[in-house]
Amino acid sequence: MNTAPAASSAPVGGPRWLTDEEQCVWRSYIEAATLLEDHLDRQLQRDAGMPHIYYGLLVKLAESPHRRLRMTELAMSAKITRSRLSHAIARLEKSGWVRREDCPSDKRGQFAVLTDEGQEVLDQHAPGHVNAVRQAVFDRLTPEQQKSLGEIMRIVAEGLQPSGAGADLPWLR
Amino acid sequence: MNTAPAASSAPVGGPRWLTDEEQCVWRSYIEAATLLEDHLDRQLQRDAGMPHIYYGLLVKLAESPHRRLRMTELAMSAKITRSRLSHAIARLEKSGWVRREDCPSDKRGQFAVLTDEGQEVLDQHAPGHVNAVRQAVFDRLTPEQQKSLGEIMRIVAEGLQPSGAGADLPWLR
DNA sequence: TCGTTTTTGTTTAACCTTCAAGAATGCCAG
DNA sequence: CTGGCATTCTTGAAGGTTAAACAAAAACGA
Repeated sequence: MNTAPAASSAPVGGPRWLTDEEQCVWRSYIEAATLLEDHLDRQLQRDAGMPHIYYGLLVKLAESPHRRLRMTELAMSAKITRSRLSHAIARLEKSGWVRREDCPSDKRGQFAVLTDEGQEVLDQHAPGHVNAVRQAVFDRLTPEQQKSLGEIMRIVAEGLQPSGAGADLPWLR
Repeated sequence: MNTAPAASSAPVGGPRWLTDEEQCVWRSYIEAATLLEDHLDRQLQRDAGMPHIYYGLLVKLAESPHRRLRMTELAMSAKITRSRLSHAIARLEKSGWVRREDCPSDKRGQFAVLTDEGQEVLDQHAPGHVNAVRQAVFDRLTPEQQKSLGEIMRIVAEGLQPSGAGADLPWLR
């Protein structure tokens, strides 16, 4: 069962534990991230009938040239695996909000295309969603904190990008 | 404070869209949070054979008086629903890392208790996990940014606590 | 006390995510 | 052109999560 062929052992010399302050920061992060994700998922599931990440996919499509994006591009843009995207698009297709189209120049390729119904759902629920985000985040932070949050999260995200540092982890297959 | 049972329709007067700066911050947040969760889930799944949140449950138990906590307390502490916890503990019990015990004073109650095997798994994989967190977050941020992140996330978390503002959403049943 | 309401925890089914595997096409070196 | 490798996307199964419904015990109120 388990596992772990010694995988990620700490660098010899003993693990550098988190200090009390760091632990406190980390706990706050985990709690807020958990609560926030839950909150937004629930809001969108209730109002729009889909989880937050699916909504994000529709948004990305809506912002794209012909409301369409290749599967791989969409997956990378949304930071999820191709497999996950494949299942997600299948579901969104069943709901009528997205349709697939073959790519003419590459017979392996597929476009995910936002349908008119999809655009409608988006238009209809965008205000509620923006509102939820405002209430939970922006309305509670000073402009400096907002800016700071942006910088911090950008740094963290960059560090985890497949192309990022000597990373080898999220190949996002 | 709020509250809006009227689901989340925008306050009359038109929705207050996010400014470009706000959108940018929000996108960074979503990307980093997605990547980070994925990264930690993968690391722990690979090394310790469980997802990040399950690991967090073991940690909470390990920090508790007799390595035990009532289900509801554990759920609140981990910010998840009782249902989710129920499933999670069932799985952890099957793995032998947690066992359930009846509460003597309340016949409805159950304790989740960390077993010796659970403690071992924790001891064994804590260094690798701390390391992953350091690499992804703390090693990349200045002390000021760390402090700032703590404050910001604490504010966000507070706003979403069941007991928080006039909230009515996450009853975390 | 008796009946109602709350709290606690579980369960079922539907849905979502992950992992590993695989089919199809494209690409490239020889 | 051909054989091998890479890329693109899908699939199926296993496991995790959610929502709603439920049973049992406790707490409450008249």
